[in-house]
Amino acid sequence: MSEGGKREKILEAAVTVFAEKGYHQARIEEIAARAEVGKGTVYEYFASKLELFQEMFRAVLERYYNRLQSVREEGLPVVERLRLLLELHLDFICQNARFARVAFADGVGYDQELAFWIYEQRKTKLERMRSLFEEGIDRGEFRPVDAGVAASIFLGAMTSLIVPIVMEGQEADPSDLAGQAMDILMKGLGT
Amino acid sequence: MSEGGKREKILEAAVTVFAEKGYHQARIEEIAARAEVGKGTVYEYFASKLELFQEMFRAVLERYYNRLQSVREEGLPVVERLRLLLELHLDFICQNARFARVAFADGVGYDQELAFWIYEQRKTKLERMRSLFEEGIDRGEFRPVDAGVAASIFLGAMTSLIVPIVMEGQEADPSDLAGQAMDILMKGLGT
Amino acid sequence: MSEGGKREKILEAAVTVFAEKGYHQARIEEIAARAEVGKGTVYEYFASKLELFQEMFRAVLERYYNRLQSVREEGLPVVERLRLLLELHLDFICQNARFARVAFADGVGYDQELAFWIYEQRKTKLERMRSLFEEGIDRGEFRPVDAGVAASIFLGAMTSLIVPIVMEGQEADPSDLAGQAMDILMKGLGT
Amino acid sequence: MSEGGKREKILEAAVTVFAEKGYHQARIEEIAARAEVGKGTVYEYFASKLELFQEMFRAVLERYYNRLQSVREEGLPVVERLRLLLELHLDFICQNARFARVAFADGVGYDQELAFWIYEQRKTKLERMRSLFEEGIDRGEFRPVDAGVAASIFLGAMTSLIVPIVMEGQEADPSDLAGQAMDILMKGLGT
DNA sequence: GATGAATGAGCGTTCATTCAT
DNA sequence: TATGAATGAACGCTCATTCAT
Repeated sequence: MSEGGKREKILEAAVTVFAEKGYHQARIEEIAARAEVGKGTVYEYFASKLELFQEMFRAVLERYYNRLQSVREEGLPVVERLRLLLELHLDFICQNARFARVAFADGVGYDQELAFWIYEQRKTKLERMRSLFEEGIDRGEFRPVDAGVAASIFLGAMTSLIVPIVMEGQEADPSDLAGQAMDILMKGLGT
Repeated sequence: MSEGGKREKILEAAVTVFAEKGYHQARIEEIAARAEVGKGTVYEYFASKLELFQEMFRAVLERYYNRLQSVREEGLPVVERLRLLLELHLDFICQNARFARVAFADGVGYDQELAFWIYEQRKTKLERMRSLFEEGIDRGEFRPVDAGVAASIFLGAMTSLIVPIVMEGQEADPSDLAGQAMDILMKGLGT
Repeated sequence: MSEGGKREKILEAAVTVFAEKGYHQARIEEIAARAEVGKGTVYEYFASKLELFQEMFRAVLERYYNRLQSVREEGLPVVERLRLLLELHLDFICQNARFARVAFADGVGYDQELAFWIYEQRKTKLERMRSLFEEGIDRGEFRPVDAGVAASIFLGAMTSLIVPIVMEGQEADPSDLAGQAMDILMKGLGT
Repeated sequence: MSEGGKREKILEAAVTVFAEKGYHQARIEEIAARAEVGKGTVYEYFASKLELFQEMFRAVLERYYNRLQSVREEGLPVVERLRLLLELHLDFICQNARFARVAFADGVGYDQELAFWIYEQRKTKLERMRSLFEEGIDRGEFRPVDAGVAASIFLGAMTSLIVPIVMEGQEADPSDLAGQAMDILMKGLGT
C-alpha cells in the first residue's frame, strides 16, 4: 500500500478523537487505530502528541478560514462582511460541531500545555477582526469606538453563541441567529 | 498549631496550582506542598483530585458571586445593574487573574472529564443573565430582542474581554473598559 | 467511660472484620469503628495491625481449645476422644463460621507476612494430635501406623470438612458428619 | 533478542515472587525485574495484578494436572489410581515446593480478594475426586460410604501431608508417604 | 487513657515514545 | 516506510501509624 493519504487519515482521526475525548484523555493508540495505521506510523508524520494536536488544530482552522474566505471580498460593506462572517461561522459550527469542540476553545482555562499556544491562534483571529472594525470605523460605517474592544465583543459573541450548539447539539438556524446577533451588535439593546 | 484552616489552605493552594498548570498537569503532591500539608491530608478533605477541583471551582465562583451581589439590588435600572456587573466582573478578574484562569473557562474545548461539569456552571450564569435581560425588556429599558441571544452575547463579551488580562496580565481600567463595552452593547456599533 | 472492656471489644471487632475482609483488606479504621473506639485507641492495646491479628487469632484459638477441653479427659478411649474432638470441632465451626475463616487457614499460600506465624500455630495442633495418636497406638486401640502421618491425615480431614461450611455457609450435622468421617478413618475405605 | 517467551518468563517470575511474598506483598515491579522485562511489559500480557495471579495459578495447576494424567487410565482399579494420584501429587510437590506455596492453599483464610476464586478451583478438584470415589464404590472396591465425605478427607490428607514439605522444605519419600497414607485411608486405623 | 487529624511511604496502572525488524 | 512490542517515568490514592490535645 503506497498511497500517501496516511497523514490525512491520521489528522482526520485526530480531529475525531481529540474532539471526543479532549487532549489529555485522547490516546495516540486510538487515533492510530481509527486512522487504520500502526501506532508507530503516527510518529513518522508527527513528532509528538502535542505536535499532532497542533497540526490537527491548524488543519481545522484552515478549513474554517477557507470557509470564511468570501468575507474578504472587499467590495462589500464591513457590516455585510461581519454578518456574513457570523453566519458562515455559525453554519460551519452547525455542520462541524465535533471540530468546534477542539478548535474554538478560546484558551482560557484550557490545559496549560496548550493554553498559550491556543491563545496565539486566538490573537490572530482577534487581530483580523480588529482591522475589520478599524476599516468599518474609517469608512464611517461604525461609530468611532475602540476597535479592539469591539473586536473582542464580537469574537466573544461568536464563541458564546456556539456553546450550546457544541455542547448540547442544540439545533440553530445560522442565518436567523446571525441576524439577531447582528441586530443587537449593530443597533444596540437600548431603546 | 491549632487552627484548622487546612481545608482553606488546600483550596487556596489548589487555585494557584490548577491555574498555573491546568487540571491535568497539576499534581496533588504540589498542591499539598504549597498548602504546607501532607499529601494524605488532601484526601482527608477531598475525595479525589476531581472533587478537589470542583470544590475549588465552586469556592472561587462563590467569591465571585459574592463580589457581584450588589448587582441584585433591584431598585436600579437593569442597564445600571449590567454596567455594574461588568465593572465588578472586570475588577474581580483584574485582582484575581489567577482565579479567572480556572474559573472562567467556558467549557468548550476543556478536558472532557470536566467539560460538561463546567458547562453546567456556565448554564447557571447564562440563565441568571437571561432573566436580567428579560426584566430589562419587560421594563422597557431594552428593545424586544431575544433575551437568550442578548445574554449569550453579553456573557461572551464578559469572557472575551478578560482573556488578555488573564493570559498576558494586561493592565486594564475596569471602569473604563466596562463603560466602553456597555456603550457598544447598549447603543450598538452602527451610526 | 471507664470500663476496660475496650480491649475485648477491639478483639471482637477484629474477628469480624478480619474474617470478612481478610488480613490485607481489613482496615484498622473499620475495626476501630466497629469496636466503637477511636482509631488511636487500637494502638493503645496493640502495637500494630500484625500484632492485633495475632492476638485475635490466639483469642479465637483459645475459645476453640476451651471448647475442646472435654477431650482431654483421659479416662475415655482415644477413639472416643477423637470422635468427640471431631464433633466438637465441626460444631464449633458451624456456630462460628466467621471465626473459622481466619483461624483455620493452614498457612500454606497465606500471605507471607502471616504464613510462618500461622504455620507455628498449626504445628502446635499437629503435635497435640500426634501424641494423641501415639497414645492410641500405645494403648493398642490403633494399628501401629506412623502417628505423624495419621495425625496429619486427621488434621487434614478436620480442615477439609469445614471448607464448604465456612465458604458457602453449607449446613451440616456435626454429629453425623463426625460419625461418617470417623467410620472412614477408623475402619478405612476398603472392603 | 527474537524469542517471544516474554509471557512465559513473566509467568515464571510470577510463580517465584507470589510464592515468596504472597499475593499482596508481591510487587509487579519485582516480577518484571525477575522476568527481565519492563514493568509496562507485564501489562502488555496481563490486564492487572489479579489477572496475572490467576493466570499464573492456572498455569501451575495445569502443569500439576498434566503430571497427574496417568491416573486417568481407567483400566486400573480405583485404589491403584488413588495411590498413584497421591504419590504423583507428593512427588510433584517435592519437586515444585515453590509452586505449591501458591497453588495449594485451599482457600480458607486466604485473602478475600482471592478466597472465592481459589475456592472455585478447589471445588473442581473435589468434584473430580468425588466421582473417583463413586466409581470405587460402584465397582465394589470401597465400602458404600458417602463419596463426598471420602473425597473431602482424601483431599484434606493430600493438602495436609504437603504442609511441612512446603513450609519447611522437609524431605519426604513420596512413594513411602503415599503408601503409609493409603494404608491408613484404605484399611483404617482401627485394629 | 482516648482520640482522630495528619502523615508519607508505597504501589498499581497508564500511555507517550522508541526502535528493532 | 511501517509497525507494534517494549519501555519506564509519572501520579493518584490508600492506610498503617503517630502524636498533640
